[in-house]
Amino acid sequence: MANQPIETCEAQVVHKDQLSKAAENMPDEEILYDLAELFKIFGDSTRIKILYALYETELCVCDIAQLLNMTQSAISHQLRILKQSKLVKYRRDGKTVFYGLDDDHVHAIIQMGMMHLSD
Amino acid sequence: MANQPIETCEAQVVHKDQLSKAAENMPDEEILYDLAELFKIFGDSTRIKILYALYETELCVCDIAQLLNMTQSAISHQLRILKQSKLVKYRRDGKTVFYGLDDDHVHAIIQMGMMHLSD
DNA sequence: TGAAAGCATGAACAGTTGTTCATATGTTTG
DNA sequence: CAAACATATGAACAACTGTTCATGCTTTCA
Repeated sequence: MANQPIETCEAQVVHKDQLSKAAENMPDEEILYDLAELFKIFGDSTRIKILYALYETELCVCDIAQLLNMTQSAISHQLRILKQSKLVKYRRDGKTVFYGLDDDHVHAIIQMGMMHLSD
Repeated sequence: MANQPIETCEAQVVHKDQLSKAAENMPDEEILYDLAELFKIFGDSTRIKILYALYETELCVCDIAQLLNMTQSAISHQLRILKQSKLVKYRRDGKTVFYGLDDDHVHAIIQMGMMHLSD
């Protein structure tokens, strides 16, 4: 995963002050990785649709499958990913499992994305 | 790209009121697709790092390459993607090209992601 | 004008990802 | 307990993605 490229514009002109300013502001490698992983979750149509479906109400797996016109298996796989990322929570009621959004950040993040689109 | 799966929990119990509520709230297919595409951009470590590097200051391609310890080519490829998504703007000054964030939404979106991580 | 610096880009390759198919797990009901 | 329903999961396959390598483009300067 981590590799150090050899060729890295060594002899080229660098803008030192701006570079150090940027370097100071950079969070840890690990945090940036986690941040990318988080956005990767939002970066799939199916998962975005699922999150939007759960925007205002709980739904069971089969409901979502019907709404999105997809197989139960595909939805279940994606719900697992959403669950692992703490974007979705679930509640069992007999045979069926109801899913819902886990916190308000999900709303906020999607909202921000929408704002950017409508420029 | 679009395929209609045959098996879609037809005979199963549906929660009609919640389903219709969710259906009403769903934006158009196309918008959801674009939204996913946007988040996909943020869903890569390299691009997140680039965006963060440009968080407070302009930088040229080579500066970024040095800062992230990556090749100029790799950075340039990613900058093209960021450019196409209107997340980054550029300005030519002689031989060098300076890149910077395109709008404030970028800040906001990253901020939201960070908030979610620190739960 | 020719060389060098800075950047962009096309092809190719490895690694990753989402869906499907088959099957397993868990729950209720007769 | 057996059957049916709802969901979860593992393997496999196709499609996509990010980096590398080689090369092209643009600008400056001697």
